[in-house]
Formats: sequence, C-alpha cells, structure tokens
Amino acid sequence: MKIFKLLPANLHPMSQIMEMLVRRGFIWQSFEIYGGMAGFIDYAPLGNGLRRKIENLWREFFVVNERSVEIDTPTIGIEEVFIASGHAEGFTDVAIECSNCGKVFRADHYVKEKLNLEVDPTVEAVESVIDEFNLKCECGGSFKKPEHFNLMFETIIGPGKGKKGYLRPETAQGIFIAFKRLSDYFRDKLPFGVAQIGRAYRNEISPRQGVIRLREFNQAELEFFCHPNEKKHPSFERYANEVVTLVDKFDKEHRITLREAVERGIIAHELLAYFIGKTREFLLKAGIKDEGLRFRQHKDDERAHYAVDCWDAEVLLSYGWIEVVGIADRSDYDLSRHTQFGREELSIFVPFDEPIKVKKKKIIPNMTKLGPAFRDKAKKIAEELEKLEEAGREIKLVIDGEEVTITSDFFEIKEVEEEVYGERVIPHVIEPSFGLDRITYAVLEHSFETDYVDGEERRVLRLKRYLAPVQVAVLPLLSKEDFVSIAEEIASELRGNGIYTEVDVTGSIGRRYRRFDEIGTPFCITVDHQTFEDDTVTIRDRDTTSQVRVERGRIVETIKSLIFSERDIKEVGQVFRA
RNA sequence: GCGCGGGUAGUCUAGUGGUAGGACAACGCCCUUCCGAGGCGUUAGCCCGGGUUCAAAUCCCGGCCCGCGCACCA
Repeated sequence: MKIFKLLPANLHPMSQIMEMLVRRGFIWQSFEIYGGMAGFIDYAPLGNGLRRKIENLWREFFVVNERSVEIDTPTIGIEEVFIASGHAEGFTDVAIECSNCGKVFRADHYVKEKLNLEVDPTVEAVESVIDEFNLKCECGGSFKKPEHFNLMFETIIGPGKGKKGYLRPETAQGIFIAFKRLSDYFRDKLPFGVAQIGRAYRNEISPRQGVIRLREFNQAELEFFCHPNEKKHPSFERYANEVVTLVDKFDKEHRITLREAVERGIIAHELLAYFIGKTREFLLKAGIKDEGLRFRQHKDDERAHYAVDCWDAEVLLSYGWIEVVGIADRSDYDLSRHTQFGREELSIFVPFDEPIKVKKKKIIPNMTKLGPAFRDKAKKIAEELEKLEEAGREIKLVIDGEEVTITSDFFEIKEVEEEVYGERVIPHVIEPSFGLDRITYAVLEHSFETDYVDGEERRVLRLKRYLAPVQVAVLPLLSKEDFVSIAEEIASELRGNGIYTEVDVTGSIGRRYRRFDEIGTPFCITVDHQTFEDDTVTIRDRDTTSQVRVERGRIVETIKSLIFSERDIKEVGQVFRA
C-alpha cells in the first residue's frame, strides 16, 4: 500500500523525509488497508514518542513555569457551547461558488445584496432562488450547486433523537465554560492560566500537505486570564531584550527586540510580547531553527471572530511558511458570550488596593407608608426606588405594566458615603494555541540532514537529545552470545533508569549505526572485544560519530548527563579511535 | 470542492493486451568485522469497483489516496 506516494526528491524536498517518516515508523496513513482517508494520520511508535516528549516540554514551559494549571474536558461539546462561542454561527451558512471565476460567497448575503431578498439559509432554498432568478456571479458566470460550509463535525448525544453536539474545533471552550470553577480554584486572583492538551476536530474541505492540515489534530492551548487593564507579565524582562523576527500586518518585516516592538506599538501589549518570547524559546528548545522562525501579525480581515490581535509563529518548511502557533488576544469575547448565553456571570471581583469612598444620593423607601398605600405592589416599588440615583418630587414608575406615581413623602433622599472595595471585571484572555502535529513535523524537518561520513551519504535526524524517541541503542559488535548478553544487561539497566533503550544485533555495526542515526537516536553503546578485557564500552555520538570509552559502571550517569545537556561527548570519557 | 498529474513488494523502479522482473531494505543462516562489507536463502507487490476483451498492471468509466494550482482554513 503506497500511500505517501511521492515524486522524485529533486521535485519535492519533503519527499525524502516523508518517505523516511513512514518507513521508519513515525507516522502512517490512517485506515490504510481500507484505502485511507485524507486528513487523518496514525502516530506510529517513534512519532508518538516524539510528540509525547514535545507535549511534556510544552507542559514544562506553559503549565509548570506559569501560574497555570492543566485540565481535561470532553472532546464533544453540546450545541449551546458553540452557539455561544460563535463557532456554530456558520452552521447554517450556505456557500455558493462561481464556476467561472471561482469566487465563493455566503449565499444569504449575496442574495440579499443582489436581489434584496431574504432567503432561508438552506441548500434547497438557496438553490431554488438561484434557479428562479437565474442568479449569476458578478463576473457573469453561473453558480455551482450551493453547499454548507460548516467545518465542525456534528454528532448526536444519546439514543434516538438525542441531543445535538459537535466535536470541539478547539480545546479552549472547555476552559471558558469552566471559568467559574477555575476562578474559584485560583481564589479569584488574576492573572492565572489554564491549559489543555488534547484532540480537536475540523472537517476540512480539502486536507493537504501531509500532516499540515488534519481533520483530527492535537492542540496545546493556554488560556491566560488577566485584568483588562493589566496586560503585563511579571517575567517580561526575561524576553524583553530578545531579538525576534516580526512581520506586522502591513507585511513589514522587523528584526527588533520585544521591548522595542511593544514600545513602538507593533505588538499591542507586553503580555502578547511575553508569550511571543516564550513561544520562541519553546520552539527553539524543541529544535526549530531560528532562521526558519518568524512571528506574523494577522491582517485586519484575517483574524478569527474572537480575536482583537493575533500573532502566528510561522516555521519555514518545504511547504513554505507554515503557522504552528497562534497567539491571540481574545479580549473578553468568550467569557462575555458565555455569560450572555449561559446561566452564570463569568466575571471576577477585583478588589481595589484601598477601598474607595463614594458619596452618593440614596433613595430610602419609607415602608411604613408604602405598605398601606400600595399593598401588594409595595415591595416592588421599593425595589425600583432603590435602583434610582436621582429623584425629583414625584417619581413615575411602571409596576406590572401599570404606571404609579410616588410622591416625595413615600421616600427620603439621603446623602451617604459608601465604601467601594472593588469592581467586577470580565477578564481578558491571551491565548497561545499550539498545533502539536505541525510542531512535531516541523521539528522533524528542521532536524533532518544529510551529511557525509567517509565519503558516503548519511541521513541523520539531529533531534534534541532529550526529545529523541529512542535515546540509546546498545549494540554488540559481534552477534555472539557473550557480546549479546552483556548488551542486554546494559540495556535493562538503562531501561530501569527510565531511558528508552533498544538493542540491535542484526547486520554489520556500520549498518546499525546508520539505522539509529536515521531515527535520531543520540547515543549508541557498543560492546566490543575490549569490553571483556577492562569492562568498558564505547559511547558513540550521533552528530559527530566520534566515540569515547566509558566504564560499564558509569554508563547510566554518563548517558543521563549527556541526554539532559548538550555536553560534548569528549568530556565524559577517553576518546576512542580518534 | 474545481482543474492538472500520479498510484506495480517496506522503499525505489522495469513492464503499451498474453505466466509481474530487478535493486535496495527487512528476516534467517554462514562469516566476525567499529561506520549502509560479503556469501547462501526467505518473505513480500499491480489502490478499489465496474466495463471492454478469449485474455487487463496495461484500454475505458467511477471511486479512494498522493502531489501541484485555485478555492476554503471561522
């Protein structure tokens, strides 16, 4: 089954790496034995291992080292959530495409504009209107059959008619709708962050480009809730002097520090800049190359319905500049919408540093008079009076649809001084949203290199040591039993220390080194003749192919110190066969 | 979704209507050797469905998948 069928390497630079990723077990086409289905991939053993490690690195950055927590909410959402979020708004939208110029219009808008006619947003209604009025495109071409363009997967929850639900198109909504509980958890103190790593789904019209556009994909999102007037971060200084590549919404490129970008108003505020800096550090640490990384600001007509400013991290791949992270200021859009549609007010009480004394007039109803005069309406009248801030001699109120006049002897106006301790605010949210599949692929592409050893081509995946799915390979020089059993012993000791280790006995030693170079294994341990003499083995470094001898008893500590650093292998043992 | 090109072992490829071949890889044995060594052997393939034909990998139609362009990506 040849699914990732690829053109010759000189035509498509990604073909070489894609071929390797499939052959060596990083990613596979899903549903392959049934002919496959575009937009879905299987994470094969090595790809799964790599993605998990990238996830953990992300956790370290965006959960552990922030005032953040991680939660996990359902991948299916009920309809109400996406009506509020705005994602379902398009669910009744019908699109029409011109068969001549290829332009796509929202059918209801187009019909209204051209025919001044309200049309039901259904495929059938739009189709009949197009037929009846012989509606043409502005270019004169005729329209193709109208179609829905909702990108959410629909489902039914429960048996029979059930309840309509959607597979979530982003993990974020699960966080917004749990906001009340979350702010409680953080004892109502801003700012705080809530992260979620998980699957999301978009029924893409035309998935393409390998793993770049999937219908089911992995997101890591952080929703960082902050006070609307305090879009700052205490650790901004950490990134303020970093020089980054920015492309602003006018397509102007800048190589400037984040501090300067904020000062010059290119980036809207410090908090966005902070997350741009942090995202950059994360991507570099994952193995993205700085020269293939830039941050591009969304143009005004490009932003999602919820965003007020948005910066994408883009990585240069063989497909071009590809968005891997979106860092958006979603303002209070989501919390406001869920407040409007849901049953809770999603706001937070923010105390002032000092209570503020406010003088104001207060209207105090005189119940002893109101009661006898208005009987069952008295209570409602009192409530209405208390809401008012100004009062003349007479007040006219509408109670239960009936107008009543309250004269001044039924209330008193008092000048009171109140202490106001704080205010309710709807937090704003800054959202760095990561596409883990794209990042994983980007890391692979940026790590994949061809070099030459002894005049022969060598394919090597220069993954960061701590991200390699197979960290150590233990290789007996000869496939004799005494060599093999020592190799197995070393391997189980490494595994016992949490180091992912493989043993490979088959083929010549050179062939085995190349196998592990190709999948990015940073270190090979070789059991050779000398091992029987002085109980030492060699450790070979993937990137330089150089080897050092190390005593068996020091293998675990040595490997650990190498994997979690970028130390030169020559520092940890005596150079072998220099 | 539209248009163009493509689909033969794990990978690459030969095969224009008549029994599907090779290279590399993988696996086993031999060899015992520090950078894809050698010998012997083994596994393994015409994307799916229909049509034309005595006969289809090959011709025709439809689908699926892959690549590219356009559109879409809230």
